[in-house]
Amino acid sequence: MSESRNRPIGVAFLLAQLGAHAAGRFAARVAELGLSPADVGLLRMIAFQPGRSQQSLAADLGVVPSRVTAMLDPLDRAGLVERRRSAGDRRNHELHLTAEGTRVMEDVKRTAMAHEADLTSCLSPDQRGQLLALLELVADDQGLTPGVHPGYRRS
Amino acid sequence: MSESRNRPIGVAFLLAQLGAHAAGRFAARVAELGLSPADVGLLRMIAFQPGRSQQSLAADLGVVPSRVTAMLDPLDRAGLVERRRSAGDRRNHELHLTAEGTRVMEDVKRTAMAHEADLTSCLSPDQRGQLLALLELVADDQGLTPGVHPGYRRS
DNA sequence: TATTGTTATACTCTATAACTATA
DNA sequence: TATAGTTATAGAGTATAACAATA
Repeated sequence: MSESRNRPIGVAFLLAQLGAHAAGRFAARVAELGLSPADVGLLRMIAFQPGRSQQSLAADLGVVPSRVTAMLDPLDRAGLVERRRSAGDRRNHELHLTAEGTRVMEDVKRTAMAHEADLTSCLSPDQRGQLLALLELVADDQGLTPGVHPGYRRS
Repeated sequence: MSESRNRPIGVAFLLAQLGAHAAGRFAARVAELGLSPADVGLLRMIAFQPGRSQQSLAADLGVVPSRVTAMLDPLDRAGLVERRRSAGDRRNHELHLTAEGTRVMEDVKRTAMAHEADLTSCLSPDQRGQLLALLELVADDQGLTPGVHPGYRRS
């Protein structure tokens, strides 16, 4: 409680704390759509590059291919993604969103906007712009890929 | 890669991304001291309030008492914390840092300062102050307790 | 023989519940 | 009977390795 008097809180700690908070809130919101944050990440990657293979997904996510199989199974069963055998190389699955999957991603987009609005509601438009710029500065300096959430994997 | 062209990146996502990055980097740093971030959190709480019980720790952390036992065991074996039977109520363990534990916490403090410096090295002192102020504004508005990292538990 | 995706297995993390020793 | 801490057990999550189909 009075811990803050003793120890100066730095940018690094605040980022970790607020980041976990933001991620937790987002998880709670998309849970109402029946999705986990990992599900959302997977759906976004498929929406952005339809037809990609599970191997390429595994490589980009930094996880093992068997993990992608396990993550994809429920989304497939729920009718949000479709695995199509590639005509050219029948070992491949070409991944696509279904119509339902596309609709769900619209819900996710609305959810993300509400999340953003809630998190920054205490800031003036000016302050929000400043914060965004400073965060982008640090993210860029730290070599983070835009739009790719690292989870907690390899640094 | 060119994802950023399509989808505007917001404050919420950047916070989650940078927060995970900062947490991961910190984890890598303290791993060199043989500690996990959870270990550090536990040591900090004991350092701040010596003599506290495992129950109070469990309550503050939002975890179950048996979890505290499991987290404490390696720190005890490593000689960083000491469990002293309370004289007043012999069911209790009063938790204290050992001399070695106190020394390790000095290392942790140096590590945290290096971490902070690295993460904000691209900012001018002015920018760093602005970022700190804006993050504190949001953290306060979101009801976050100073100095307490929520992990990914209950929102 | 190499590669895509799947299945089987093992390991880690965490929670629930049963247990002990005190009170 | 209730409480502090421990131990035992079970469930998620994730990685490694063996496997089947295709190239």
